[in-house]
Amino acid sequence: MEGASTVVSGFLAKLWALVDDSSTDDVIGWSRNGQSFSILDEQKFAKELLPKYFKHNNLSSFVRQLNMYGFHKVVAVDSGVAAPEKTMTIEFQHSFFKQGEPNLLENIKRKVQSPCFHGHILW
Amino acid sequence: MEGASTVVSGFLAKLWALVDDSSTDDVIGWSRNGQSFSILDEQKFAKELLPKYFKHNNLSSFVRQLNMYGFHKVVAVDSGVAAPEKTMTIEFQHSFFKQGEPNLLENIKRKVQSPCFHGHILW
Amino acid sequence: MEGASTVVSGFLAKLWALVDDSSTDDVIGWSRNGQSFSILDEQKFAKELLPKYFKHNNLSSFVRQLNMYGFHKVVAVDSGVAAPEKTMTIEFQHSFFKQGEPNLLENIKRKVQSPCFHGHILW
DNA sequence: TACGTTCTAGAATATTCGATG
DNA sequence: TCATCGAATATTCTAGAACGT
Repeated sequence: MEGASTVVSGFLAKLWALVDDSSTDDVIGWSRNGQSFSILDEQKFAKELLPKYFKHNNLSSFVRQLNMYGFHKVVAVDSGVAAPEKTMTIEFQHSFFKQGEPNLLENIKRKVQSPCFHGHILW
Repeated sequence: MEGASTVVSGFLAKLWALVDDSSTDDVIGWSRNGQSFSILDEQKFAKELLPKYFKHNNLSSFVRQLNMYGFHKVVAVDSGVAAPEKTMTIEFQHSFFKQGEPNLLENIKRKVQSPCFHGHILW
Repeated sequence: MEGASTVVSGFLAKLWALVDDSSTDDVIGWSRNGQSFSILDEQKFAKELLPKYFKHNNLSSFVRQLNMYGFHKVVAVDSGVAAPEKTMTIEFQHSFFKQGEPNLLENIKRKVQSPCFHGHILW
């Protein structure tokens, strides 16, 4: 029995598996002492890794899901003009997504699509 | 402990890193006992340092941001003598930008884009 | 006499140059008899071509601009079969963006930031 | 209903250029 | 002259909306 299991929704379970799999640490893995995760090779991640877990190979769809679940991008201080040879990494964080603590995952909730009204009248 | 972190906007975090980095003190650094900062080598600053942090290499764009965040230029008292060969240094100051006190940074707010009306009614 | 010149905004001029440059037709170029344009190699386009024209290398920023200028994605009719090795191309279209007619570009207007009020009163 | 994927838009900051006092 | 500001576009991060399962 490993970390994220049955109770967690599909996306979160796959995200955890993706990040926690040490065999793909050159593409995506934990960072900042396990407090966030980083995509190190954006292109390889989108085209090779994503389709193994999801029905697409678009980074934008992956990011849309991250935002739906309350993750936030971590901005790098030294991100100026794209240094030609510098590997631009993408980093995301969620207060309940931490290395070694899959039990926290159940606190992460997907945002609900805002209905027209929450009160008496509902279209 | 790393100075400017999450809550602060991109510009302020980068500005702090730029000024506080002692390895570039010949170009930009703290001045007046840490109450302001000075650009000592304008050319090197604009063309070499700026693009490492921002998506441009123009001093004017950097100054525009400083003004947006409420910084003010410190006018050189400048002995009346016109020293033609004097190294022109540029100095800026903000009451919440002080050496050793990165915690003050969160008090610095970016000016909002001019509101809808400039006349009588103003929201 | 060259295609997109002074009157057109920066993005449109660069977009035209990007699409109309036949030396990069393996990455981006005209399609559908010049009625739209296609990105054939997404990764090469983002990381190699974009930074030569813009201050970034993100496809998402490029797409945001396209939408700001009223371009629409052309959805692939795409035979239902999921061809694993098929080169996914990205296609966009605008009624005033046509091969051989740079004079139409001046009709393309950037969307303005949403005004203060959307209801009854609108200035 | 809830979730997933896609296309487009909102909102805040960033960059540029020119105006203002 | 010069420090600051207004305004337009550009870039980034997140969200809305439509559709499908």
